[in-house]
Amino acid sequence: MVGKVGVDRRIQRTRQILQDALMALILEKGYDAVTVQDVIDRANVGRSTFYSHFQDKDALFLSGFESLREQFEQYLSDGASMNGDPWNLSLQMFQHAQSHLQLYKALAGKQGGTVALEHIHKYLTALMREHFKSQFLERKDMDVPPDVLAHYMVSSFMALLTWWLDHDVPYPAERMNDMYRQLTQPGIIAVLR
Amino acid sequence: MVGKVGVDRRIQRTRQILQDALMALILEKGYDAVTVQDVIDRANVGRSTFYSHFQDKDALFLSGFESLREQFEQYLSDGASMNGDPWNLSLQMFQHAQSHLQLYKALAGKQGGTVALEHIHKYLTALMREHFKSQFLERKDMDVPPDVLAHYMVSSFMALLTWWLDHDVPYPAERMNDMYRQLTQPGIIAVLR
Amino acid sequence: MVGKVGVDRRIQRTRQILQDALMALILEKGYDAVTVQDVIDRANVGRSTFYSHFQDKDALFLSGFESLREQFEQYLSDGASMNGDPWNLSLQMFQHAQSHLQLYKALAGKQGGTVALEHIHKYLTALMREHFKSQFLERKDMDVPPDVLAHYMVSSFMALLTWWLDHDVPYPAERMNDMYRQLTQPGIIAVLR
Amino acid sequence: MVGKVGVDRRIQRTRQILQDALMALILEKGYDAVTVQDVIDRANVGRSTFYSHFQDKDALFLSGFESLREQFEQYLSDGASMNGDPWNLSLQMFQHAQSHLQLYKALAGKQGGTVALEHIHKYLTALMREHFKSQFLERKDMDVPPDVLAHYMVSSFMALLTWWLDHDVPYPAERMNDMYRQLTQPGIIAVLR
DNA sequence: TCCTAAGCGAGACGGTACGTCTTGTCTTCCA
DNA sequence: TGGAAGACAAGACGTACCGTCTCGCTTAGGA
Repeated sequence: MVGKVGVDRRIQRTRQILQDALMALILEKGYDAVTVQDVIDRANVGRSTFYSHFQDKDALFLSGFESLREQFEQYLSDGASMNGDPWNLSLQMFQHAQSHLQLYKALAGKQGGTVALEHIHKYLTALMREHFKSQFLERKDMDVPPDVLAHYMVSSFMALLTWWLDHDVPYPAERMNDMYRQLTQPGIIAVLR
Repeated sequence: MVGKVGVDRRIQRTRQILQDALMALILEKGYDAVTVQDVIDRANVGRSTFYSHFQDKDALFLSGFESLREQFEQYLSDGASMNGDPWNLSLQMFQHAQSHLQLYKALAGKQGGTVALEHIHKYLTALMREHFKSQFLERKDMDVPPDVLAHYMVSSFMALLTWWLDHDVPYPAERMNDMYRQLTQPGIIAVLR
Repeated sequence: MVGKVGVDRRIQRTRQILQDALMALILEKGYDAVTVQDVIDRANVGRSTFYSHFQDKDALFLSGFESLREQFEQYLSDGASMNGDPWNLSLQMFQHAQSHLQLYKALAGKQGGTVALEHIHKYLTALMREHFKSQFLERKDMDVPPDVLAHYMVSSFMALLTWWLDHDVPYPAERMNDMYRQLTQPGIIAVLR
Repeated sequence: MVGKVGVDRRIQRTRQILQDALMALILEKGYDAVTVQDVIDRANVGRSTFYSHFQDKDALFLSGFESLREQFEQYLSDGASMNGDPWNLSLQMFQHAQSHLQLYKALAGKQGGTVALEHIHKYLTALMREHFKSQFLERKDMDVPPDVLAHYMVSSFMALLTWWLDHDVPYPAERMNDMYRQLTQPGIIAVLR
């Protein structure tokens, strides 16, 4: 059973080739326009090989997202703690996006599909609940229900993130995060009294 | 030239039947799962008839959105002026959505496609530019560029709107708009000094 | 309901094109080597069109056989009666094969599949039962059961027919039938006493 | 040099396992429906193992036929001589089939493929030429060419054999051979004058 | 009142992509 | 080092939709 390493390496290599092919094609034509056949041709891979690794195009796409997520969490744990500050988390994400720009553009830019955006949305919402539930998510006396609050914070963040990814503006991550903070922090503070 | 009225009536009737069929099907299965064949069958219409009226499913869908837009603009001009207040506009939209709930759910809810959301986004952004450009969109000295500001305001609004449409919560339109104002107004004021 | 004629003509034309394409390809590569894709390409027809007319390659093939059968039965009823003589029937078939040599080679030659041979076998066996049952197929006192007798006569005939189709020998149909009669008639007479 | 015996044994064992697996599967689903994957799974063998022993499914199948042929020839040489009598040879084969019924059904029954039948046909034709050429195969003055004669005799025989294998009738080998003789001998004698 | 142009239903058609299946080759590991 | 396990490229299969098309029928409206 130890002898599987080499085989596993082959498998991993094929998966990587497929992911790369998809990302490249997304940046060229946009997610929806890419067909499984395109990916297969670009990756020089047999049709059945594709389907033995991934259920469909979405699955391949999301596997790329998972890589991204793992990288990001590694990045997070390496960095400073968040001090319970959501805008610290958003900063990390802006920074991470900046250093993996092509990947982020393919996955979360307007060329990417809805699939990833929804995934990221869910992921961030979960992350927020996890880290800040004690602070406000369980208070019952607010005008704005915690659910709405979380949804708003994540949506606003992603609005700025995707805008940034889709317009080739020279703003650095820190500038983007400052905007995000300026726009959202006052409202959040007001709501939390 | 004059004799076309009866024919036009027939044409309008067919278009309406197709729009209704699509809306009904979207609420049943979600936008993506609906095929042109489904619409044709439901509407009891020939395939070529469909394509003589609309280029594709998206075009039919957007024609439904146009109806909505016209209704909404009628509603707007009937109501009080906005006094240059974005949260007055958002209130009108929440109210309009409330009184056409099924239609809004089909078009902008999670059953609807991305197509409509993007369309609405663009429309609202244009509306904002139109009405409030004098106020701040042309100031050059802000930390947050007007583009980002508009994008943020529309995105936040739509986040609350879609959340409201997709979760069957009993909040009235006014309550939703209060939340929207509470969350966004302080930040906007701060940014505008 | 009269308006279906034009459509039917189109349908018949497409079916004919597909049959012709298959027959040509069989003569080129043999039945088994021909793929549905080959037929589609040769016939300049869409994939779904093929499947809307025929369930699979075998069905298309057998539809060609049905044409042949109809032709043959027309030929039979035009010609002299069989007088209850099986070797008269076999003669007709040798003659019919001779005048439609390419078609017979494609369907029943070694390039053709097993499908047609089995079909023809069954067809001829049924034909025999129909025409000669009174003579001997219901006698119970024979050493050779009627079933075996019919199977033997048809198999022998087809052995000579396929041999003839597969070897480009200059024997005319009448010569082949004489051989068939010489070989089988004495045995049949002996068995029937 | 010395250690090859054990290896050869292993090799033989693998080949046998594969043959058995194929035969069993043919009786279950028919030759055409059996895939290489089926055989591999049934035999608990790796894919490359299969292909290192046999070129393809047909080759494996025919190797089974070769075993049968060797057995039969052993059986032949053990028994009485044929006295130049074809119906003695056919009797031996009917008898041999009777005592290896399952194997014959798998190879030559309707579950078996065309491959075996063609092989057996060729083999028997050759056997006939070998043993009886002096008698008539070289006469030039017959109405029926020797080629056709041989083809007819073998085809008739196989017609009766396969009929017998495919219908579970209680006739013993001798009875089948009597039928074969009754049907064919008179014609043959007549042709040979 | 009849004629004629257009709207329309029905659905055949050429295409494209899908996800499944099988084949024969190639790579890796292990005994 | 040679045989077993199984990953792989290739490509056919049958299905599902798409957007174009051809065909007769119905149904105004103007003559």
